[in-house]
This record gives sequence, C-alpha cells and structure tokens, in this order.
Amino acid sequence: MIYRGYEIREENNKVYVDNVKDFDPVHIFESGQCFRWKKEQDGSFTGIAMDRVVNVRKDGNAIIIDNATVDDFIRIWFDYFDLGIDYSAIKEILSKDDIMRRAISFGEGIRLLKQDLWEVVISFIISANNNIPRITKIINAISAMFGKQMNYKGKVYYTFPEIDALANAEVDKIAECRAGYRCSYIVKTAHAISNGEFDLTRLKNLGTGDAKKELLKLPGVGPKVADCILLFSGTKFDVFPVDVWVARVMKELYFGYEPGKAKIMDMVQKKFGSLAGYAQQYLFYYARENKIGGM
DNA sequence: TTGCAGGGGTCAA
DNA sequence: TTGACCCCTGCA
Repeated sequence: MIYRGYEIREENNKVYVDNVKDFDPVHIFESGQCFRWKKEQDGSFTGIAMDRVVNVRKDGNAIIIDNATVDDFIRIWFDYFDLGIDYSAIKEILSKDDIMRRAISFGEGIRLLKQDLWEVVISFIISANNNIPRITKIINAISAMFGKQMNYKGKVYYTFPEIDALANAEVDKIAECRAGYRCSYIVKTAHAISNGEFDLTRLKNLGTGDAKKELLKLPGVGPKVADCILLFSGTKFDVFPVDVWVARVMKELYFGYEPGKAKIMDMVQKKFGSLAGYAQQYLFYYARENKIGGM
C-alpha cells in the first residue's frame, strides 16, 4: 500500500518502507538526540521507544522495521522518524551557508526523532553535566527498575517508566541507578507533572520563548536542557541547544574566538531562523565525529 | 595501585 | 558570575 508517499508492506512482523530519502541510521541514532538505540553487529539498530522494542535497518533505499506492523507504522513510526518532513528541502536551504554545507555532507542522513515528551524531559535532566555512556547506563537502569518488561529475540528490554512510577518513587531507590544529584530533580519533576502542577501537553500551543520559559520552572531544567527537550520531542524546531560541542564548533568554524551564548544565538537566528534546530543537529554531529576543538 | 582532572549544565549564593 | 555537585573514565 501507499501511505503518504511511501510504499509500505508488512511481512513476518516486519514493515518494509521503500524509497526513503535522507535516512541514515548511524547519523540518526548517534547524533546525541536519543539514548535507547543500540547498534547491533550487523549494523542495524535495536531501540526501545513508545513502549515498544523494534529493530531498524537500512537496505538500499528501503528501511526495514522489525517487530512492527503496518498499523504501528502509521500510528507511531511514521511520526517518530519524522517521515513527513522533506529533509532534502531543509538541507538545500541550509547549504547556502558554506560551513553548513560541509556539516551536512558529513551527516546527510540525520533526522530529528519525535520522541515521547515525558521521556525526553527526564532523559535530558539526566544528561546535564554528564556524558553519553553514563546517561545511557542511568536511563537503562531506571527503566529496568520502574519500566515494564518486554522480550524480543530472546532478550529482555524495559519500557521507559510511566510518569507516576517515578513520581511515587523514593529518591533513595532512584539513587540506585547512579544518577547522583539529579535524582531529586527527577522525582520533583515527575511530581510536578504527575499532580498537574506542570502541564506538558500545553507546551506545543505556546510560542517557542514561552515554552522554554515554562520548562525552566522544572527542577534540573536549565536553558540547554530546555532547548533539547523542545527539539528532540518534536515540539519546536527553531531552538538551538548550545552545549560544549556546539560552542566549540561555533568558535572554530564561525567566530575564531569564544563568542558567548548571546552572540551565537544572534547569529543563528539570522542565519538559520526557523531551521535552527536542524542546523544544530548537523553541526553537533560534525563537531563530535571530527573532534572539533581538539578534544 | 591510588589520585586527580574533567565531562553534551544547573542551582544557589 | 562563580563554585559545588554525583559518578565514571582516562591517565599519570
């Protein structure tokens, strides 16, 4: 059948999607936006998302999603993989900038995943002052402790915990997943969301600035984490999270000196405007893979 | 083996 | 604007 321009078919609990442009699993899953996709020996990726576990692999211009139905694809994975967006058009616009063109040629198959907002909030609170291997470890531990068990190909996986599961958790119990001083942020944030004091669903109806201001009220959420939450949940695309990698790439490639956040934001708004979030992903991937800044 | 610096920030003073 | 913060890794 054809669904929104893609030819899809289901076979043996796998969904085949033909003619997918701008989709490289390595660029997508290793660009710092997600923490629960793991590369397998054969180059495919197995991930836990939206209360499911699936395996994704690319075969020529097709993508194959294992452990999924056509119904799942239409309800979940089409949006999750942002397949309704024409990345070629975005790349063409951004490529007017010479530096961006280089970054894009390096990470040409990047896509912004539309991840579950609640999961992204907690994941990026954990990400603060932390590195990816440890963030991954903490999220896996918290899921094993408070999530639901799933089995896939003889292995055990756990869904990301429900809001109430973390809201009702003892800080001491969460501390067992080694999140350190972030544990109290996790519980407090889960509480605020669980008891309705903070309404996650409202964010998408606000302007980007107001949505960010709201998120900053959550304990453990500062400017960088707020930007990440908005971008990686597919809520806002004109944000530009500045972490040390992006700061380095801006210094090395654009300014030649340490610009400071205000200067970066000013330039980014002028150069990339509503596409700032996409630009950030290409630059981040480029910086980290090429170790720009000498780290 | 032990010790220390530094990480994909946030908070409080 | 600055230091403390929890844990982990890499490296003397």
